[in-house]
Amino acid sequence: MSSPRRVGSQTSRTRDQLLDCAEQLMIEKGYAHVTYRAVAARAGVTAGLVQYYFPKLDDLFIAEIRRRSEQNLDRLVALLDAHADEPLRVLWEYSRDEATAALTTEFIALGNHRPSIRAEIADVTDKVRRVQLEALAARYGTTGISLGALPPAALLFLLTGIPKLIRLEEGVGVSTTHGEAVRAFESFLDSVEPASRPKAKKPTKRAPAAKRSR
Amino acid sequence: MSSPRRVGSQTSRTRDQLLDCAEQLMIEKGYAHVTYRAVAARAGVTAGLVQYYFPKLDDLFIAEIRRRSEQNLDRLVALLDAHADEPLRVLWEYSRDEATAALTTEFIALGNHRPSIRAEIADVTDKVRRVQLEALAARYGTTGISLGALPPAALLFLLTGIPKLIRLEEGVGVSTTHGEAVRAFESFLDSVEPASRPKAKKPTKRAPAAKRSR
DNA sequence: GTCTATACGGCGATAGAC
DNA sequence: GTCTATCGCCGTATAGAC
Repeated sequence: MSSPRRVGSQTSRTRDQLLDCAEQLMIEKGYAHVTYRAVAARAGVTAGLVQYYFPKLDDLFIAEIRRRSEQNLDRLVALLDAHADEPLRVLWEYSRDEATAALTTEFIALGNHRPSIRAEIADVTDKVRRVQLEALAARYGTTGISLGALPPAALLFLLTGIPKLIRLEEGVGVSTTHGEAVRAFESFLDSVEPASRPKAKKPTKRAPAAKRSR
Repeated sequence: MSSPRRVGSQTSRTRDQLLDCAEQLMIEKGYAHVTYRAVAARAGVTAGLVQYYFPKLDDLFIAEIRRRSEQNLDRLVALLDAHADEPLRVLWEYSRDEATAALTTEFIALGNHRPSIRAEIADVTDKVRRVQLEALAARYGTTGISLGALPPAALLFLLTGIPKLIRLEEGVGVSTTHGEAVRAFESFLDSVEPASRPKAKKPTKRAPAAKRSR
């Protein structure tokens, strides 16, 4: 047996710092600018070392996705727990939170033609959706109850999808009709879950808004 | 004055063929695989010639976007004209047509951090949306009439956005809740615009479904 | 106006030295 | 555990042939 390629340990502090740098680069300049050399330069190490921890560039991206999505899932579960009486509002606000939206878009684009990354995204997307559906079912049951005759799955799709769409369009510089769409949906929310608390509270300090390379 | 770089004419037949090859490559393997050398190989010419017509790679992508979106806009206008009594159904079916969806996703990802391409996408997106809004206003007026109390802009956003979302998720291999969402929305459509003709007719033969590089 | 040949530096990836 | 050398691709630029 020829020994396979050597790889740095997953618990290395260096490894975690490299992931931080990669994430920053990705937010600021897009995944195309996340290169071994660029990450290394930002972290103050050699490119070879980055490759030691992430033999393929995809390994880096996958590690990034996994780390991020675990944080996000934890946060979502905590929010749904804390406001179990108004899951719709929680999901809506959670989806509108822009902190991780820029990264998500980046990852989707990245996964579009890269099987290993696509699989990772599909995995976390499904996991999140299951949690969301459970929260809806716990509060409103599994049938299409009030909710404008919408079955829970369809409602969930709107609730989390519309903010995603808006971000996507904002990303290319389009904003037509966004305001109307948001207002319409929020007034529907108001009718189903009369606002007790206006916003899902922020769990922690987030990174400043991503600067785009315009 | 040093003469600027020379560029091939916009009416060249060769140029059009190069665009065809680039589009095929993009659908089959993603924009990352659209390279001067790859396009040239498919077209049976040298890489230098591709560069002669498209000095920067972005020039190629922009030309591709422009050509495609003009075709699509023409098609949309024709459909709306032919079925002026049921614009909702036309927009829904048009948005669900997958022929150009793979390309659209690709372009959005591409434009995410490339200003010139982003500008091009924003331009055509706005243009299309204006046409769509006009069609809605012509049939239903500009106020939020019936339509589930949704203002036209919000309705339009759902109508064209949901199919886009579904494609996006399909692209990464997620399909949970898609069926329910489509069914729910179509039954709403049925209630507003009782189906006379079930589908927006196809304008012409389309390319076979894109093979994904799984 | 069309097209070819050639060169440059940056990239992902690999094998292997320290 | 860390880093270097090397390979074959890439975008881009330029000079010049038909």
